[in-house]
Amino acid sequence: MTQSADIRRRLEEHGIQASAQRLAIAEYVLATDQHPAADTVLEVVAARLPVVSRATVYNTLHLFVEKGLLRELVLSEGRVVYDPKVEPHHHFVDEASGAIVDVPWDALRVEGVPELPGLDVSEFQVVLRGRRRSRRREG
Amino acid sequence: MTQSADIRRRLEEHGIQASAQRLAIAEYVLATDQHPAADTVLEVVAARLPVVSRATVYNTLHLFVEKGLLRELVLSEGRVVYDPKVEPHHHFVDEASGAIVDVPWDALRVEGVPELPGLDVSEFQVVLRGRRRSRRREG
DNA sequence: CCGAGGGTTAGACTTAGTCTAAGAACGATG
DNA sequence: CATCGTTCTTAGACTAAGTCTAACCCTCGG
Repeated sequence: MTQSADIRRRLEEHGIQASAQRLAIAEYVLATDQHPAADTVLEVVAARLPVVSRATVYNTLHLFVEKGLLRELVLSEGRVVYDPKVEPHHHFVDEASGAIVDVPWDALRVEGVPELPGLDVSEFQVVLRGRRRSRRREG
Repeated sequence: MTQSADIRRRLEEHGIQASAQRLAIAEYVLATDQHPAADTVLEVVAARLPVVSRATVYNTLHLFVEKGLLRELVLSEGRVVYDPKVEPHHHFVDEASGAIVDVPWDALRVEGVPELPGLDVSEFQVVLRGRRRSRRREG
């Protein structure tokens, strides 16, 4: 379990005191390439760790967000979702499945943001919607 | 009340049968330059019209969205919000107040969308966050 | 060993939204 | 004008996501 030690170090570097629950949550949510909701995190973590309460999952996710380990996304109706990739990037939402796909920052160019009158923009992203082309099924 | 007749016509053009409740809701939500939540719509409309139920407000908003009179936005935590401006544009969220500001489509240029591999993008927008510079208080 | 400060817990609570079953209004038809 | 079927509206029960609270339990320093 060097991975666990790794994660423990990461937490501590971010000023977060480790605990069994926080480690279990971190192991899942910091490593996934999905964009899980709090709900999902609770399910997944509860399966590993004997008992974790809902309050702890919410507390921990908020803590991770506050400490910059995680980013909170609200892309579609009623779904708050967590993204371990904290560096800037864009998001594509598949309308069929609801799946969220990361789009690398450099894949798009956005011009004109600094020129917006009256707005001090601290961050932005492009949110795209559509269908994922199925690339399977034809070699 | 030529405005009311106007709105009635707009509803009918979109295949929506008019009713007192729908007119009252439309009069507010199609004319505002804010981005009200369902909640707010209920409050505002209830103040004018003797009695409107929550179910009707939700039904009507969904109907308007379906018929293309309104667009649903989910920009920040737990807030589904309605925008009568249905043509493409971007959005700025003021972090201090939560206010949503429309950013005209032409104010920004986004390049690279058609080239995204594996994604059929049907729509997109830039979502910006930051502070609104206060332009008042100095003439 | 003790106490203080975090961390965790179950469960009550809140809020946004949906569902349901019943009633009211509408509009075509005789 | 009466009737009937369809559409619209309603109150209130229900659900789902998230927050709050008060008690409990670790752990670490003294």
